[in-house]
Amino acid sequence: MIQQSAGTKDVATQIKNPDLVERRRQQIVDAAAKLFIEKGFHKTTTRQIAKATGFSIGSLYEYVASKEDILYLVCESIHAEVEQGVSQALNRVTGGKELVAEVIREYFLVCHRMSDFILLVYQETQSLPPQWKKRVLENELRITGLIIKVLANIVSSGDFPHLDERSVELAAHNITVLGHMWTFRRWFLARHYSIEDYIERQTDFILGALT
Amino acid sequence: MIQQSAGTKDVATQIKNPDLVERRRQQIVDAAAKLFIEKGFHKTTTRQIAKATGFSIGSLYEYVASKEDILYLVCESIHAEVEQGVSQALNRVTGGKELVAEVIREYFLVCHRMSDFILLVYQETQSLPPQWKKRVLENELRITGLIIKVLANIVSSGDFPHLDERSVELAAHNITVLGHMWTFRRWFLARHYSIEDYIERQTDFILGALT
DNA sequence: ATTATCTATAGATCTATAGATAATGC
DNA sequence: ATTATCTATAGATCTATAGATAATGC
Repeated sequence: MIQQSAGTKDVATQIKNPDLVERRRQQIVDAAAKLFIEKGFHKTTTRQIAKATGFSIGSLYEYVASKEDILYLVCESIHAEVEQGVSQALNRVTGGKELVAEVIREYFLVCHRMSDFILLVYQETQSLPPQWKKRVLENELRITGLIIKVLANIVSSGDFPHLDERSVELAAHNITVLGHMWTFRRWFLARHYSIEDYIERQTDFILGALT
Repeated sequence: MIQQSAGTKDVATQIKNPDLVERRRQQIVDAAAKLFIEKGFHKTTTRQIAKATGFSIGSLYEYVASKEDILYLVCESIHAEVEQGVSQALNRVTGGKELVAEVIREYFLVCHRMSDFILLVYQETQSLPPQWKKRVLENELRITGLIIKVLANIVSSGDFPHLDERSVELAAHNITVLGHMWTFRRWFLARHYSIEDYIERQTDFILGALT
């Protein structure tokens, strides 16, 4: 269900067959993501990950060099799926006056669908070694970049002519974060708003800000 | 520098003298917060906390029953200080047409000053036992509540008459989170914006949304 | 004979406590 | 004699690897 991505090539393995590495890591990532969401990274043991994957602990360590590697693979795959979801959603956007509203809607629906996974990235990025952490933050930036691009297109086609480059950038960050807000304040928001309410009200808020 | 708060009475101790408990916990919290910010909760050991406090490991456990208790005390004290900062800031707000802008400004400056601490709460709340986690989320809600109250006052005094209760509530959550955004996207934002830029641009954004 | 997988465990922690010692107040 | 603090360590993990076994392909 979750995708592999380019940066995963840099994670060390003892196994020669690249296809096998990809398949096995997929299994590891799926099992580990579930456990990390349930119990957190530090309270999940490598043995539990091995068991949930259907592996011995020894085999697990043929495919990664450390527990942190597994967390990195999980974060990469989550971002790959979010990015893919956002890309597809942005392609689906039809145009016209309500273009920004459609962008917000599609992106927020991705956040809603990936809620637990996005929250996991927020909580555990800090547990990564610096080199992996940097990669994960770059992914985060690339996703916001997609929204920047779409907003910039809309601006250059004549809507919101008063918005300079910096305002577009910050608006995209705000949209990104208000989508994430649905994941990390869900313990409150979901008691008072359906995702549809939330999208509607936040769309009003953001469109108001841009006009 | 960081304050104790009401809920800390529920953390178990072997020590009879309540003043001593408060003083010692203050020391523990200050030392632990620093370590947690540097290395994270799980990578900090109770021995390191004891040492940084100037305690033996045995004495540390006279004042708390578990490592999680220490994290809870740290979160409580951070929220107490944020709440105090926000309250004071909101009292300082003078009124007039630019009232909302002043509220945003004062709150964002608190976020800026407490940046590392607020980020810590975001990252480690999940590591708390359910009972403590619930408390911390209640604190979070109480702080947003302060902003709700101030916005509601402004609305009832005639500005922004079109805003219903729900919109005020969500706007307050958005302001809260956009303040936090400065802490958890700081790795990007601080490279491109000063805190003053950030406040100015986000104020425009939010005021636009409310008008 | 090369590659993948498993079993068994070394080695390194880390939390929390029991029991001993020092300090304080009547 | 009561309260606070310290030393020493029990007991419980947990990550990662070495060496043995099974599976695969020439």
